[in-house]
Amino acid sequence: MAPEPTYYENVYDVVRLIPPGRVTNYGAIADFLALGSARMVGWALNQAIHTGDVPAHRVVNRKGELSGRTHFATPTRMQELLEAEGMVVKDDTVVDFDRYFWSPTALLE
DNA sequence: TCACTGACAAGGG
DNA sequence: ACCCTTGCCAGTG
Repeated sequence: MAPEPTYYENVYDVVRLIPPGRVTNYGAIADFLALGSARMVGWALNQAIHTGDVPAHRVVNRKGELSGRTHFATPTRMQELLEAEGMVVKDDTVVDFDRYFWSPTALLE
């Protein structure tokens, strides 16, 4: 493994801090890291699945849609994981996303 | 080294 | 309110 932490390892660290039953979006993580952009986060999470040690299902896009579900083992896996944490997913979108939204900036408070 | 890609976000029409 | 365009920047080939 590379001794030097890469950009996406920082993303992993933030994603692991997302409380169960909560979700966040790509922009919030990018803004918290103040590095790269929302696209980098999504791309980093794609690698995170490969490690299998990051709750990537708690990260959705700004619309609350499960945009990354196709990258999971099965397209429905992401929805199942979110529902298992008490959230409701309708039409590949988190219902009341606004209510379940959590921002990493909360760590600063 | 250059060009293209990508689990997005925000603004404008 | 919806659709399209632009900006974003690390990685990979």
